[in-house]
Amino acid sequence: MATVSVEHILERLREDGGRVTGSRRRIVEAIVGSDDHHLTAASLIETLRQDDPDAHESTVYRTLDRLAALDILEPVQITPGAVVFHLREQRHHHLLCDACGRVIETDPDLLDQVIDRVEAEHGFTIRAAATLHGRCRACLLDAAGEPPIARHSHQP
Amino acid sequence: MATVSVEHILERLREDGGRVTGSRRRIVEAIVGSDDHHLTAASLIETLRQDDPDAHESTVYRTLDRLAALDILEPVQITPGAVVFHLREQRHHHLLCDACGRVIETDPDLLDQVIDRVEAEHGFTIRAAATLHGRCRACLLDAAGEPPIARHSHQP
DNA sequence: GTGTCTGCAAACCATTTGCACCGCC
DNA sequence: GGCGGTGCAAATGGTTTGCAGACAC
Repeated sequence: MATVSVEHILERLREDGGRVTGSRRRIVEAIVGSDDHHLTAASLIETLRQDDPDAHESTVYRTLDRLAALDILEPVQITPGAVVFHLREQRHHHLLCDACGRVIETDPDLLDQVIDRVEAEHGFTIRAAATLHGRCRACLLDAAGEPPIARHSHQP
Repeated sequence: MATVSVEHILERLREDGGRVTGSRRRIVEAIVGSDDHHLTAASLIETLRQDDPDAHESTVYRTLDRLAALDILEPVQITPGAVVFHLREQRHHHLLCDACGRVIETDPDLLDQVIDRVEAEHGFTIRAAATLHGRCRACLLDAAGEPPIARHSHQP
């Protein structure tokens, strides 16, 4: 899974004039080591605090910003109130069910034709994962009986 | 432009057991009458206050939620810190430049093939407009000289 | 009349910032 | 040793909520 190593990322940081501190190493390790592709700042902070109760939110946010600026991470606003970060290498798109909040990952190539078309028609380069909103099968079936669609109900 | 009329929307509200109040009428009128397809709660409140200085934020949020629940409006999280609402009838997709914040509207049919594929492969029904993140031409050209990509710089 | 809305103010929550100290390079 | 990073606490900003009074139906 880890096509990028912790050391590789830290090296990129250093090349950019950044320092490799203990906190940053721990943060990068937590990101690379996580089996969850959808890391939020909050979940990352929680993970870090298991090892190091002093892990600090502002440090995490600043490091995430830095890694995003280096194009190592990609911040994606999936749901309101929680920016999610990916490693850029783990590219895929998201199907977000607006009824239940479930996120389904898709093939990275899902949008290839769209990417080409948008480049040709608008000179726009799609670089980040997309989030496509809609309804998952389960919620569509549910909705058959209950007209008003529940919001933020059964999480996966 | 207005494929939905104010009265039609208010009627839907009433059918749903809602009351048609002065505030709600003013809010719906502002939405339908706006030539901007990308209404934020904040911009809407500002517009409303030109006529009615007492227009209240919580009322606007509650009404927007109500209209979204009725599938009249579609909330889209475009940039962090600003949910944008569309009338569902004005369907199109968004190309959002993460460097300058510009939003480009695309053909509604841009994702038709993707929609079919996702339906077939994942049983997922895309219902809402998509926002595709990347870089507009101008920012790509800019970036040629300046490696670190500016964040939230020149708004359109 | 009664169940919904509104206005208000206070709460919320993710994120950001200013500042003094600390530590990597 | 100097610049960049950290910890902390306080501010920010969009959005939500509890409650009492107002109003549509």
